[in-house]
Amino acid sequence: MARSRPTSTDVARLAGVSRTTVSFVLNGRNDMAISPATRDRVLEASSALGYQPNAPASQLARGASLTIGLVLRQEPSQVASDALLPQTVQGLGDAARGAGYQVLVESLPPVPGGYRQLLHSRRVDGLIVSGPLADDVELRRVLDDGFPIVLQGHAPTLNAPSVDVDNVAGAKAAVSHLIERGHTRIAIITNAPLTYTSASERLDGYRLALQEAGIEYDPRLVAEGAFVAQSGFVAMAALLEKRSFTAVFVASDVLALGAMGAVRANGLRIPIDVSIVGFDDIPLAAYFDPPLTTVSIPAYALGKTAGNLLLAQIRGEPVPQRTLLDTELKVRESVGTEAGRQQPPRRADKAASERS
Amino acid sequence: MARSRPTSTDVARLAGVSRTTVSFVLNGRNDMAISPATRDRVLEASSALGYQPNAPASQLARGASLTIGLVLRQEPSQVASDALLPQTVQGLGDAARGAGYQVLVESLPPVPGGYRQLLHSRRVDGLIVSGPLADDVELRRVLDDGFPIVLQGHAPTLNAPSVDVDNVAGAKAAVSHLIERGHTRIAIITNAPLTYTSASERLDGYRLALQEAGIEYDPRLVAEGAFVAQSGFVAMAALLEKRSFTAVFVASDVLALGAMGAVRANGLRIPIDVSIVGFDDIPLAAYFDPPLTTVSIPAYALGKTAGNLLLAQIRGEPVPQRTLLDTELKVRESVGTEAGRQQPPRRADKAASERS
DNA sequence: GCCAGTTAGTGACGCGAGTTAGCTAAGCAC
DNA sequence: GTGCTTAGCTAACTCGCGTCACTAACTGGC
Repeated sequence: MARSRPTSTDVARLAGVSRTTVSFVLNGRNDMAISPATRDRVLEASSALGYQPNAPASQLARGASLTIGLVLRQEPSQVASDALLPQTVQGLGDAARGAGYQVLVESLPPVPGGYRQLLHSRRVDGLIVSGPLADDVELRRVLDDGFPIVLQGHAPTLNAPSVDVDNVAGAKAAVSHLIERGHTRIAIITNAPLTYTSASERLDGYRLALQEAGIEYDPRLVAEGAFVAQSGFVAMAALLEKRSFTAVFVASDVLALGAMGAVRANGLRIPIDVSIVGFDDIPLAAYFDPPLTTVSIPAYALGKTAGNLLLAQIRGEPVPQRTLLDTELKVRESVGTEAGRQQPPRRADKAASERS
Repeated sequence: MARSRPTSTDVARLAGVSRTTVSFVLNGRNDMAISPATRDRVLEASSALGYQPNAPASQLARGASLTIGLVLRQEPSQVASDALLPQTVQGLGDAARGAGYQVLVESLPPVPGGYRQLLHSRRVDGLIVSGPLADDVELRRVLDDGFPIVLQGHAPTLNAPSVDVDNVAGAKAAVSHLIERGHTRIAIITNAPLTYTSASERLDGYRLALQEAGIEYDPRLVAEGAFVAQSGFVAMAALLEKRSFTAVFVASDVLALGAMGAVRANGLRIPIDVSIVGFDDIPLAAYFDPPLTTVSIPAYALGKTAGNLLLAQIRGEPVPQRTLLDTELKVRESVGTEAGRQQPPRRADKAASERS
């Protein structure tokens, strides 16, 4: 039966020492002198019994749970279509494990008191909050209480360390790429409603690129998407009715796939009739038809960095208020030169080698 | 400061009762008589102080952690391309939350002693093991110890309750669909090496469908894939060299997208020259070009069911040894009639309405 | 032979809850 | 008024571990 596991007392008895000694040995404290001989006896006894310290007991005694929480503050449908989530979770997990921590996942607690409960009950020592809402009263309170928290994604009104991808720079790079290829009428489909900072930041990057190139910003070329592929389809369909652009920056690969469907449904070709750049570089993006040129997000690093920052904060170390990770433009085949529109299609990589 | 939270003693003092009474009230024990008046006083004091019971302490006292663990027993690259994972986690989370439990995620602990530690340290009350390996000694030991465990995915040699999708029936439905549309030379690309039960089961379903239709099984039409899109591309490319089939069952949508790329790269059209059926119905499948006909997996239900079974097991209730969830064939546009190969393309749904 | 200084180790308390056994006062029968 | 029940509550123990303060033994210097 697994019902009664050995305790440190059992180990002590078997090794013929006190429980205190066992604790010292097992926690590797070097401020307390232990002779190698007894050390070995304890270790031996411990493994002979298959001893595993009781976690709740040690958590209670130390006053720390060695656990960090990941709060997914999104709608279920958003989470479901978040193709990068597994990678992020893995990065977080690795960071945690490296420090002897574990990860508790709380997906959108509908209960009022959601996180507070986690924190106040000392179930977790700190929290990563993904997709924070700017108007989150709950979150603000927890922050005021001084709990270690790291935001994944940015919330300008919230005074907490955050880790995010450089949305502005990424979007700017994407749009600049289109401009370099000769496009001037460039539309944008946002990844989410503009109340989401990632969406508004990517829009900012878009405007910045235009501005730098001296292209005027035209609000009619902006369409709002929302997380899922379908919204990309709808947005693109709406945009196509105006039909006065040669390229679109779709600020999410998932939506980009939907958008590509809309392009085809209108009998147009990519990249001949319309060029597309995505954002995220989800694992499947390279296999879209055509392979999607997109802005790559370091999803694993995002999780790992967030985890490390949180751990540092828990240790009481100072932590930068805002950490931005770099994106990388992955040039594939969904972008053509504006000049190429009259000509027969050719592979983007050929076009790429002609430039530069 | 968050450093000193109120304890039950504080609540007791404020309410003018003993700590014991507080405990009784807060845990809603009706075997102990408490007058409504003191009950209210306690409740009031508790919320006035914003009291949250200390989780480790109560875990220690009860001997239960109210936490279940999710072990991801896969390679990082597999996890990353598991597009259904978020949904599964969400289902699991909902099941857990409903019973006052939390979910701890442990992604592939490379440490020997991986799960045992979790269980033996009483950090979790039970485990969901996703993608179990049949030869997992560790797992077998934990099972022998009598710990509550539910396998997600099947491992015939392991004596533990499992939850899985009906891979055989799903695959059979997919292939039968191709057969109904007139195809007789049907290839298969597996979702994983055949040592994985899900892969071999889907292959079984394929063979079953062929057998039922009196079509002979041809091993040369079987290609092995492995989790990621690239492997689908490679497998399809290899298959195309033999070029003696009109349809392919790709046992994973992710690989199917890669496979579709290979088809196009060979100058062939889908579904005119080759029909494709996938498996999984990932959120993006409906937006492939053409929209992918595929076998839909109830990912959310998978997580939720696994969670509920585990909780039942923890409560000591009897649990079925094997639970299979139904799949559903989603007919979209990647399958054409064999007869249609000579004719101009037509939409699959039109073709569908002609039949039946 | 005495004190100081180390080395090796232990006893006992505390963490914050759950829980059992028992106590007190009130109510009731007779 | 005594005995018995019951409602209402509490004292005290328990869970298993971390840790501080303290002791015992063993150097070594002079």
